Amino acid sequence: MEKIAPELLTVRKAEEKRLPPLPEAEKGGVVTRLPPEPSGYMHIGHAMSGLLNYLYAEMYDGEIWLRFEDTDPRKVKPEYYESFKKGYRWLGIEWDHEKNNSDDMERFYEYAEQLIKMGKAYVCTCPVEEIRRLRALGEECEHRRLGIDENLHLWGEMLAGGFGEGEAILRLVGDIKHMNTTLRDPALFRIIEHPHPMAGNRYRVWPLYDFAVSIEDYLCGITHVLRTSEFALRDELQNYIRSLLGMNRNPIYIEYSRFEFKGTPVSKRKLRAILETGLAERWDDPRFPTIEGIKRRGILPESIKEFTITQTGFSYAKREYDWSLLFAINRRILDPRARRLFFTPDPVKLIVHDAPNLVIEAPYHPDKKELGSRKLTATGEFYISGRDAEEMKIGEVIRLKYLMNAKVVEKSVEGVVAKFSGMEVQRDLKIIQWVPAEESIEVKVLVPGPLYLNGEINPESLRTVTGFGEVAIEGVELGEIVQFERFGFCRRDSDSECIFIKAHD
RNA sequence: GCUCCGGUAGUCUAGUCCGGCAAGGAUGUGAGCCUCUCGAGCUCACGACCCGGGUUCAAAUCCCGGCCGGAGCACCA
Repeated sequence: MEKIAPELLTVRKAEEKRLPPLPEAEKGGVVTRLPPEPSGYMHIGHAMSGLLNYLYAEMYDGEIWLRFEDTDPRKVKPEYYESFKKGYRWLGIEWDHEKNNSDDMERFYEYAEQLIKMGKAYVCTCPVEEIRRLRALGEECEHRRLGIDENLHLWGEMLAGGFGEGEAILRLVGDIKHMNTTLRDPALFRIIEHPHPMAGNRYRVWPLYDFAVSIEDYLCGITHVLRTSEFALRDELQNYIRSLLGMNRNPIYIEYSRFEFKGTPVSKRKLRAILETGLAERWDDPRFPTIEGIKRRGILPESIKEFTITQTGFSYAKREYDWSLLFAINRRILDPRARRLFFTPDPVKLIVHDAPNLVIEAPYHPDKKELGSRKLTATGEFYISGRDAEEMKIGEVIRLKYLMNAKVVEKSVEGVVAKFSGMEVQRDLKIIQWVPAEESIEVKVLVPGPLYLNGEINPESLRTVTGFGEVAIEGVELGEIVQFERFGFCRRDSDSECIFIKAHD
């Protein structure tokens, strides 16, 4: 088959699942957006959602915006803006336009004034608790009846600094008894006295999410919004705000439940809890779902993309992906690219008597010759993995890969002693990896596991495996992913030392 | 508590709107082939429509009830 019609084999893969068509979408008429809040590091959930928006824009020859939802000056930080930009770029997402919601403050103020003049917004000076209580009850407060002129005046006061933080907000005249509680006169603007990383100290009255988003989605001409379902209830509010402002075009909303992975919470709170216990030190820890974390671990952006396309759906049901689903894709993509190297974890000495001194040339990949080869010298003293040593039986003949056969004659705490037993490759011999004793280097591999097990923090989420490796390992570049044979795919994580992180088997 | 929304193999997903498949795919697990890796590839096998009623010749699909799960109920996004 491979020889007669190799194209058939590849065709089958190309037929894999594709993204379903977008409702009401036309070629060239689709505009989507990446709407990160720069209040934390980008993680895999953002990546998958971003990919969906990007892939659809691409599928329909449309456009995509990168728009930072940065209207809470107290939460946003410059490093987080960067985290998202870097993350999107890493994924291969190219955006056509970029802006920050905080760029449009003057415009937000204009629309606010417009609403006030229409009698559709009012300044409320009730204490927060009172507002909450009344909203829950579905009852209006006295401020709702203020006249337009009075509201205009109070709004001016808000902008001018006549009110302190928490003393006044601008509210929408919604429907105080609406079943969808987001419509019960939601706050549109609040006062925050805190410098903004992008806008500095210029503003103290900041719009809230729904107001900013409704306007920005219109201004950007967004046609389709793909987002997680916690926003589902806001569609109605956002459409309503636009209708009041004469913006008669709403995006199509497609919502789905969060993308979660087993044992790996995405929430800042839970991740920070792990950092606080000291179990992890940085946000780019390879056990973390942050983009920097999974990148360090050796997950390729192509894998995340393929995973998003093939394993995902627009389901509202709670889901928890098993990491093995992603790993399988990553492994398949890595397999033809990764160099094979010998690494012997928990090493044990192996002495082979009567072994000839040899220099052999071993290919870096069984099929891909273009990946080259390296030379290994053998004298008769080796290190092999502790596990292989343990499994050996006296009298058994084993094959040192690419080298020779050896018959086990003795096992002790010192190691294994064997006798040279021929050069030919024989079927049915156990093949093991080895490292020349005189030419071995120390290798350390960090093996990430689940952060949480059965809802509890897993104290052993990161194991360290040490052993000896062949000298060629020193030549592995920082960031390169190789396969330590019969151990797994590992990414070099340190330039100066041979420290690796295991991605998966 | 209130309001929405969901439940297809261990996991993810297609099918549900417009009833009629042996309920498809992926991953996982087991077996075999291939291979100088326990990787990749190939073959086979295992495994699911939450429960109970109803409508119908026929229900994963439509209706009702229950159970379980998720989201929202901010001067966060």
